[in-house]
Amino acid sequence: MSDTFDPAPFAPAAVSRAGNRSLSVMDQIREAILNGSVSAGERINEVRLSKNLDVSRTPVRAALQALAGEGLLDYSPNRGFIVREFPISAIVDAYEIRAALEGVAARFAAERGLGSEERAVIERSLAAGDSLLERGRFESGDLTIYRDINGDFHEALLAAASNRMLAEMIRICHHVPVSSSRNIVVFQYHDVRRRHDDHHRIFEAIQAREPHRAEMLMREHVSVVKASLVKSLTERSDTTMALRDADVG
Amino acid sequence: MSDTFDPAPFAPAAVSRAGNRSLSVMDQIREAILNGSVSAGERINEVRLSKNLDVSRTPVRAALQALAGEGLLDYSPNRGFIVREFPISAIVDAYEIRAALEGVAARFAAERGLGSEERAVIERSLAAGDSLLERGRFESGDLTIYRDINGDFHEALLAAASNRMLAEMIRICHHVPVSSSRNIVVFQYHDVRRRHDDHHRIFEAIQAREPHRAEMLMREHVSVVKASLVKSLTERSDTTMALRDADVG
DNA sequence: TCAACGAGAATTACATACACTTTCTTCTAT
DNA sequence: ATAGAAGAAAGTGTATGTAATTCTCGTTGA
Repeated sequence: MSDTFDPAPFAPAAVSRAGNRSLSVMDQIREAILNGSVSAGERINEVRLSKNLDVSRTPVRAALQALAGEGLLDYSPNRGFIVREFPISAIVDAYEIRAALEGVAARFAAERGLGSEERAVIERSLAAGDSLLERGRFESGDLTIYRDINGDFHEALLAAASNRMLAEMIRICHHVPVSSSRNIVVFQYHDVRRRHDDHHRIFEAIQAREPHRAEMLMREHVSVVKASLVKSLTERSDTTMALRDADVG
Repeated sequence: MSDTFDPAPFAPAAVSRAGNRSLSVMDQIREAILNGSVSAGERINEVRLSKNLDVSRTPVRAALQALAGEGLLDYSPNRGFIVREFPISAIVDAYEIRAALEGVAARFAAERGLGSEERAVIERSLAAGDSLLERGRFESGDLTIYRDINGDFHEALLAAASNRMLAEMIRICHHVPVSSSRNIVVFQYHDVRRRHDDHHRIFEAIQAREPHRAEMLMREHVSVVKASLVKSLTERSDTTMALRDADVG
């Protein structure tokens, strides 16, 4: 599909992020890319896009440049922007990279120690996970709940690492588009149980100020997602519960 | 200093990179930041900057946005761009991150194997280093020569990893501004000797298809630079030969 | 004394017109 | 027919004017 994606289940400026059209436009374009409304490798036409979004070319160009900075678009002088392609191999690699980076984050956290706020968030996420997993199986919707719990844990830990570059790089890894909806990792109850157990151990390692152990545990923790993805890519067995890989890693 | 840096040892459009003023402007601003012509934390005034560079605000804004994407500037809506600050701790951390990333690159290279072109470059760099180090000491200028040899080795290896995201992240690590000229690492003959020896071992590990070993070796190889930086920050002993850390890591 | 307010200045955000480059089309010569 | 060139069409790059927002600083009132 071309960049004629429908810009309006909402009024043009209704969603606008904090008084800045460029940012709003940026979100819309990103969304369109991640949705697959505009397909990979496709060249983006500024005038058409600006007409669809009902703004001038100026904020559109700004948004495109920002998205290129995020790595979602490629830019060629005098030729404009094209949607970057992410082959399966790149998606798989991203997990390795993320594993290494989150490992470093865990190490930093163990070296620097947790702030009271971060520790509180982590302990809450651990407790929430415990109670969710307590009854030994998943109801519908539980996986979505755990996704948030998981997110809290990883975010708090990343905050504890207190390094912006690291945070940004990990964010980039998270934002790799999953090209096809088939690239999902199947997580069942016992998988999540194991992953939550990992969280406990990582937390313990950080509390005990064991940087190396924390790093290794986290690295393994994330690497497993990659392994699962590779497995599901080769097997392609459709089990009941599925979740986007990035969301539960 | 404000953003009134002198834009012209050259004529305004003389250096322009490939028919695109934005890119040329971008280079100039980046240079000014890395030079320290504009100091960290400083807010950038678009109109003044565009007057100094003798272009309109449009390409200036484009350049600023792109530089924000590179991580050199911070952007706040309706407030513009400010030069991002890189405290010492961030610079030190960048080496840890880079160590982890280059470690992954080495592993990928070992897993995927070297292309004939990459292998040739690496072997050439190893041979060149051997002959340079042969006479057991450094003449003036030798360190500069080795800097290039070192660069070739790391670049070829990164190419062998064949992953763009990884390459970009490592590039970002390299581009962290060294805030002060005092943040340099002292490398003497025997340090370089050891580092070159590392290169040989890493190459062997890759050739032998030993991913894990290649990763560990590379990681240690880069980590040492961080350790040296930390050491030189505490000691501050000025030895004869000095080189920018990033250049010989 | 100091916080809150507000008018004017400064600065960024956006729209639009025009210039330049690329790309597509078509015509010509071989 | 086909390669190549010329011209038209489309698309990106830049300049500039205007709107909207933030900043500055003096004033007011408690």
